[in-house]
Amino acid sequence: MSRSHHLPAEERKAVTVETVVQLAGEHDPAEITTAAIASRMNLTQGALFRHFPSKEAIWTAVMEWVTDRLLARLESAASSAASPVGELEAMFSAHIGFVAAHPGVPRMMFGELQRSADTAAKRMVRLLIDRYGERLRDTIARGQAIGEIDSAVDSRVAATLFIGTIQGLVMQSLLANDVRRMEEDAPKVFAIYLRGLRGAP
Amino acid sequence: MSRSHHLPAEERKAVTVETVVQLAGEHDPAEITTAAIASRMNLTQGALFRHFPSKEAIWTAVMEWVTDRLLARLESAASSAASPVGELEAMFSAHIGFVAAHPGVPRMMFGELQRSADTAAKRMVRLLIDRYGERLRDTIARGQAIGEIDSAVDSRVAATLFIGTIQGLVMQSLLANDVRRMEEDAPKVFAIYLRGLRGAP
DNA sequence: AGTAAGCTAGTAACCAATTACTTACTAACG
DNA sequence: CGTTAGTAAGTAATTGGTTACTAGCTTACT
Repeated sequence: MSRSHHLPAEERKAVTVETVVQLAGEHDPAEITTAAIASRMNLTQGALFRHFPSKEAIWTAVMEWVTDRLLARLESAASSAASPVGELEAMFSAHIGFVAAHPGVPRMMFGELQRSADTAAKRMVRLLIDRYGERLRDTIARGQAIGEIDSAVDSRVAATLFIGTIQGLVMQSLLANDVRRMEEDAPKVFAIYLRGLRGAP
Repeated sequence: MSRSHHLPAEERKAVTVETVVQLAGEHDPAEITTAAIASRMNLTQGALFRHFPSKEAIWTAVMEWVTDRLLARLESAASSAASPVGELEAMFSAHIGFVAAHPGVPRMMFGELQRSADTAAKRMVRLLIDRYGERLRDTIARGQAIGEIDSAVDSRVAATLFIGTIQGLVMQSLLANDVRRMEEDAPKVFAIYLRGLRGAP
């Protein structure tokens, strides 16, 4: 098997995306150069441009990969839950698991959102979070309809808090460079969040 | 008054820091060049290096500014509160207000934490968050002692969630480019958080 | 043989930092 | 009280290093 040399275009693209995701888990995404990507793939820097017209196109492909994978994983987790609150818990856990498996993902998303230029990659991140938030609002509203969640809660705000809660955990793991603690803390954090939604019994 | 030209060293340093904070509110901190800083100050690029030995030193000074201002503001807010829960609410509101007044601050902090190099600026951000977390844990513990907060809650996790909650709001405002909505949502978000801490009556 | 993929060796743009020179302020002295 | 020497601050131009991207040639697969 000639793993490294002379891959067909589609495979080379896929390997490139996975390499970038991997590198983003180790370094600041802003510091990931095309040379670094190529080097990790045992390839020369120029060869990358056979498959992508620009570096920007690489980032776009990576964000597409992230969007597809994350949303699929969330949907899959939600579908095997029995109730709205169960859905929230499943999505929370799935999201944390995804981030733990790919620590570069939040770094890339944070980094991309900082950019002032309105790149395709940035628009993709925006769309992802929009869709995510809408999905959460829907679940929360269903929870309110059946009385699992206090109907006085603003579902948009509750969705914001859901995502923010995860971002806080991620940020702490980034600070401490300790993914395991994030996974340990996640259930406790979710428990507090959920109690905030339920309201007084 | 010769506002622009020939300022004494200390004033020039202060102006530089404020300029960077301002620029960070408009662009990705990673894209802020020494030329851009100087240009905004009506100064040539090289002149900056009369006052700072390196660009890194500029970032260190900026982070020092942020640390001092933010912690002072939090402490001041907390001191005028009547109870632990009141302290939390005051700190939450003060933090949101600070970020709304200086939108560049969270961008810089996110950006600095991404860096792989162990810079002085990064260490300063780490220290700030550590001190902040400790301060929160202390307040939460006092709240538990007097029964304002459920004693089953893990104070470290609750402190993480407090900071994460703010980060989530900030991230959303960064996404939507809408600081006002963040300030409107903040009290609602805090209400959910607080209910999560109180426990069943 | 022909094409898809990769390599070598560039180039232009950009950026932090430095150097040599100039201008503005300050204080000491005649 | 004004001249002047010394210093602090700023300018213009340049340097070394890095980066995304490209052109022309070579290698591997069908």
